[in-house]
Amino acid sequence: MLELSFREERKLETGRKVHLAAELGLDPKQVAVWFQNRRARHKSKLLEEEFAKLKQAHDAAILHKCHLENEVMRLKDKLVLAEEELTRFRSAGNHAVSGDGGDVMARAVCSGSPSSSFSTGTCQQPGGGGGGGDHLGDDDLLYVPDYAYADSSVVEWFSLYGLM
DNA sequence: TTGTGTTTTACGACCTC
DNA sequence: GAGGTCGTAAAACACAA
Repeated sequence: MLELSFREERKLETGRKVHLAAELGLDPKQVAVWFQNRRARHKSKLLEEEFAKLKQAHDAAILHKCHLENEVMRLKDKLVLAEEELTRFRSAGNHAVSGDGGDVMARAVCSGSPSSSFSTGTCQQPGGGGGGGDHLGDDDLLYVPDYAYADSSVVEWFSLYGLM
């Protein structure tokens, strides 16, 4: 009876308390205490359920974080490789400038940031008028050799930075 | 049988309406 | 003042060793 009454209404007004006590042959005070304890159990159960939900969400968030960290690692590795390739191509380009210019031709000239090993800056045609004078330093020129176009990853990289 | 953990009952202190 | 929550003690109960 107490359970049924509790399911109907969690709070216990005087009339219902007295009625229940009479029906059960209990002291009204006992009925009141029973309701107090029943409410406490109910609240505790709700808290447990909420905790379980939060824990599930937390676990999912941790898993997602791990995936993101793996992705960051993978992209960092990719960046290192790209920078190595850039260094290689720059080196090849410089040799071409100082050499006979045979199978290597200038494709683009990009302004680069001193603090960065590559640039997303604007491109200009080699030797194209002005401003910078006619001296072409290491950080000013980027020569893309023909063979670079055969490597899809290089093409991808250069496209990414608007160099092709 | 006994030690231990869990549940239930009851109470006091304090708060709100 | 009645009735609420919160924290806690004690009794009752369940159960493995």
